[in-house]
Amino acid sequence: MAEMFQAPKGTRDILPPESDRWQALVAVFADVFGRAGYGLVQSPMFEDIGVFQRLGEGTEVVRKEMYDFFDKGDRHLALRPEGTAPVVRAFNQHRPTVPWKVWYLTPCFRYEEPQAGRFRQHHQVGAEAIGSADPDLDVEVIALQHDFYRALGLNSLTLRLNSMGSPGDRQAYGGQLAAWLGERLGQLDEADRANAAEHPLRVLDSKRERTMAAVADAPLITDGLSADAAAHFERVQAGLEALGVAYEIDPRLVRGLDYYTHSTWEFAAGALTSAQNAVGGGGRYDGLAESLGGKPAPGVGFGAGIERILLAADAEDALTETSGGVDVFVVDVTGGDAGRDLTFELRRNGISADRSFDARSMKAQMKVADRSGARLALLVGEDEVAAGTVTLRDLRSGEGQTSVSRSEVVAKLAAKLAEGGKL
RNA sequence: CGGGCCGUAGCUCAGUCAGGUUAGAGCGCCGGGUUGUGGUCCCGGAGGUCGGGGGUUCAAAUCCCCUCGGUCCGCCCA
Repeated sequence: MAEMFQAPKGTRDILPPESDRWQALVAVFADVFGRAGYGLVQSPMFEDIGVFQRLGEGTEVVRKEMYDFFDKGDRHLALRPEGTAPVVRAFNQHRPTVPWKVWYLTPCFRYEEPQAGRFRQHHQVGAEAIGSADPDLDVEVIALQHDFYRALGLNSLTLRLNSMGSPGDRQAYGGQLAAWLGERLGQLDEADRANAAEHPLRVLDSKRERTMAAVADAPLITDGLSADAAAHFERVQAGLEALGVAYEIDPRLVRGLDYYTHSTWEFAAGALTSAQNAVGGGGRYDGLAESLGGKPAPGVGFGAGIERILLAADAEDALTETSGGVDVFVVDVTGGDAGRDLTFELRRNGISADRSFDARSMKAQMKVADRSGARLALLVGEDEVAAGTVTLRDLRSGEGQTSVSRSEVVAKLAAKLAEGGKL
């Protein structure tokens, strides 16, 4: 036998019935954002690697986790590690009218070691609003993301919010913090010392006890915001409060992407005990369009990981109702003609229907009908063909069968299903 | 990239520590009991290069080495 292949390391197949939950999740997302005026954006799965490199060399995802390759034309490309940069690139390229409000569903690729809730290919839904610096857009995006989780039935989420200030604020604070840390290197956990000069903000977010103690009284970025940045931050908080979105300010919240300015936030699932409990995060990125070669354009958005959301949903026992399966199952023991024709007659009249194949026995076909989850079975045998009828059986109650004229099947079934729908 | 645990039937696992007859169970699947009727029950059946390679041995699922994969932690993130 030939070598059998399996999905590459860190990737997985999503099969029914699990995929039913994906469909349901995406449908909720599309509904929440569609009703808020966000349109779907589909951009390529790969980009010139420069699109991602401009996210900043300090970004771990860019520095060492990129899935890059050269194509036959010697172009250096990379599979998208995150969702925002390609959308901003598309914005620069097409110059749509602003604010440009879009949502997306996309796989993301990162070359790292898989573990709980972490894959080499994972999937994100996300939204971006580009072309306006209005803090009310920060509020809108955060509140919609919050409403999306609520619509899924997730209740254990917490929202951490921070402000990175204006680009100038961030830079000044970074220098100040690096200097502060530099004087206390010996007090930090060894593993955090390397970051003190290059990525001082990361040190603040360390979970190592020694470091946490050492930085307890470190200067906080929120204490040194410029007047404009402070006003922006306050407006965002007021908006969230007005809309009933609970949050907590966390001046130590640092997110992996270096391009954030002003608002940054992260939703974490309290129900998840694993290390990877962030189910979505985002921020404002007022300098990103320009660093990607476009005209300056402020923007704000977030990405949310589908795999993580589903893990959180499992932990909370949410998103359990999915609508797989068909309403009607056709059982034909006359050789298959009736099964073929009747099944398509139903389908073409808007009734979901399936059948069995391989001319199996009635008993076998009934077992398949049962497993299919169909509410009703239509039985066709020699007697029915001779009489020009089909036998209708209710698989839920299992009681009684009725004979229906072949010509009235569609109408009767439609009525029967509508009746059942009320229950 | 550093570390722990685990790979036996489609799935969940026993058997591995103390190597030894045709490698087991439950669930699922297929068939029969009911020559046209599912979900319960009964009977039967199919299905495994014991992740892969190498080594030790008269003999390896079992011991040793390598490798691939899974899983979890650090790190990082969704």
